[in-house]
Amino acid sequence: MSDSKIKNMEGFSAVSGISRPTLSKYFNDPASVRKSTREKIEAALEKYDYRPNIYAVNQNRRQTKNIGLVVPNLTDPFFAGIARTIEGLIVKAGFNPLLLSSHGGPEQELSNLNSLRSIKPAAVLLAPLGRASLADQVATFAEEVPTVLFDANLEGIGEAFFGSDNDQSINLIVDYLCRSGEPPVFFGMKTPINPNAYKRQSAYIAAMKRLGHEPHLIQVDGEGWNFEEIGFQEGAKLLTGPQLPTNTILCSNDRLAIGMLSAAYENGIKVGLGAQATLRIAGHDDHPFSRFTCPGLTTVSQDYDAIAARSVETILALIDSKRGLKGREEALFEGRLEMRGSA
Amino acid sequence: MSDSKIKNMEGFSAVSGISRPTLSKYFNDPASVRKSTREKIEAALEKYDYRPNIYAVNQNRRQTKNIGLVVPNLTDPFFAGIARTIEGLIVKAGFNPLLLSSHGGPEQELSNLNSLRSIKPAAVLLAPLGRASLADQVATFAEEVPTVLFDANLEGIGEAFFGSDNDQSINLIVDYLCRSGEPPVFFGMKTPINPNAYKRQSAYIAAMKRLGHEPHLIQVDGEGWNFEEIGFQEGAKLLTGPQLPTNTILCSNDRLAIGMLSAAYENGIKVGLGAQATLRIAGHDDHPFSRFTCPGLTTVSQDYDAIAARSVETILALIDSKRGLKGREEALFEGRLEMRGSA
DNA sequence: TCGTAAAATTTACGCGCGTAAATATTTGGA
DNA sequence: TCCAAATATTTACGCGCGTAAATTTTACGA
Repeated sequence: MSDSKIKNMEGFSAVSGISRPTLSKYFNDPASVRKSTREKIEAALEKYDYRPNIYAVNQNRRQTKNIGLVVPNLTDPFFAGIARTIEGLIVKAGFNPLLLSSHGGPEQELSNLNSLRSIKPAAVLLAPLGRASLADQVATFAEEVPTVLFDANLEGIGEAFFGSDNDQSINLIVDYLCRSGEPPVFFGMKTPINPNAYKRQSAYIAAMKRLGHEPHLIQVDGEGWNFEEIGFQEGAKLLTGPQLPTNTILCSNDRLAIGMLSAAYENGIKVGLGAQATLRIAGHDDHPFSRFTCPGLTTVSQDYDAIAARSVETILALIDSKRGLKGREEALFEGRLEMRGSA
Repeated sequence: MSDSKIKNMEGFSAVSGISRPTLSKYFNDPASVRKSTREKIEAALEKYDYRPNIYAVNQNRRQTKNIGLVVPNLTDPFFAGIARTIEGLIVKAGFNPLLLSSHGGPEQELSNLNSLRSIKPAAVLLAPLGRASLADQVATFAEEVPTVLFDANLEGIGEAFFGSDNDQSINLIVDYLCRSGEPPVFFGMKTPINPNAYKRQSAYIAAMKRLGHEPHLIQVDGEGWNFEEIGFQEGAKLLTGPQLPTNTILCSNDRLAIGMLSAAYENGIKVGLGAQATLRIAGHDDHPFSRFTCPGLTTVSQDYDAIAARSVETILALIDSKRGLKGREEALFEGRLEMRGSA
């Protein structure tokens, strides 16, 4: 590679023998130039290291190639995982993902959206905080920038929503728990941030009734995203308190369940399916760590490959079509039962 | 807020009654204009919603306000946590953090650096993959862009390195383990990605010798970042294989330990300090989940607040001074023992 | 009140690239 | 071989802002 520094497209035009407008076309879409010129350009790119100045590019393009990706909390491996999957899909589509985490705070969520606004993204994929989200302002944003929601829905906001079918997944695990032992109580937070938690609670009640059992809700206090801690603290209270109507607890999500498993262990309560076990605990989400809890956590996995794929697909269609979809799209994907040792 | 859309600084100059060059000064540094004009500008900003086009700004500025932040794997909550801390510090300093994850792959690491290059960052904070990093190319990058390494060192690359004092922290936990029970064997990977793993191994050997014990290394196969899985698989082999010389295992990091705890549980081996326990397991790093394992994982926490603070401090100094530091800076921070139930 | 330093305004240019229009060249099939 | 369609080149302008130089206005102390 020659080391003569090329500072702009004009310079690269000189050394490559291709006119600047043609180069501009090439960089916008390599397929838009004739094969022979494309090869000439690529040969020159091998020889001279040049890349268009992205600031100049984006200043002039009607539409940037940026796609914003906002998740509620990157510290949660669940979101880290889905973010990674989505990033990969965005890159594969020739766009540039910009990953931001709201760190559990609605102000940060808005600040993320505002940062994105000044980056003029072609579109945004948003997994909102949920109940805590400042819905009005998120809605305003979504009217200006094509936005697709995933994981958690904000009613009517954005062009589409893709998430999990909580009815199906909760049915699945309630069925399993009832079939294999005592019907479960449902352990969740009193005022959960995540709208999925509400849906799961309702789904639990419906599933129990369908099976002819009395639903039993345990709703604990606690704010924030420290779910393991909440599961631990409140789980300890629960397990050392008055006798439950059953030996089976279905937690609203895996992180609560992980905390509760820890509480059970601390209190000498054996969890699992064996003869000596006196408690069964199940979760929801198939958190990356659920395979390694003691015992392994029985849970239901979300089909987040499908959620990711569909979200990106839709956002790309949205970008292509320039104008919004006809009506707000919504799709829920089914979960799969992950049977492990805890229930 | 009036809704007359202002599309550029000239328009905002018109409605605010402040000349464009003065506005430009203000946006670069609000303190650089007289208080009275600053107030006029800010009053106008309240009224008319205008923000400079960041692409135009960055095209013309000698130096952008971007600071790149590259971590090896965001799926690991440890890195997600430190990334979050560093992001906060960067924002507080008036810069714009760009977070990228290498997803455990050296190609991705380079591709991240290349993405950053075209963003013309003022500086980059890099937690390299370690052994897997393509050192030559990372070095080339670091010569072009002011770079500070943290967490894992690449000898001689970048302007500075900040990490943990593995000698101190391993000493701390080996001391503790020997003091409170049988001396530990060291469980790690044969060819670890992370250079810290090598340092910890050496530190373990030195600590054991210092205390007059025979070091005993267990080095297992395994590639990639699936540490829990490796800890689980290899832990199972270890625990069901020939008798160990001791009942105490010190793992190279918490994620291995978490996997091993799971393997112990599966095999009916009781871990902990109690009378019925036959195995002690300790880790290193104080992973966010280590509090919730069963039993809680005894480990040593890294002072990553200090590492983050010092890294950002240095990168800001580097940006200020324009030219590099006098000599490569290095500092190691001490760990703290976290005693829990597992050892 | 005046004088001077500090700050704001006016004017003007350049950054690197997108893009449009007119023109020239190449391509591939009849 | 020729011709129309496809593609490339030439020329030129604009994007929104940084920044420099010359000039005018403002602030503030003696």
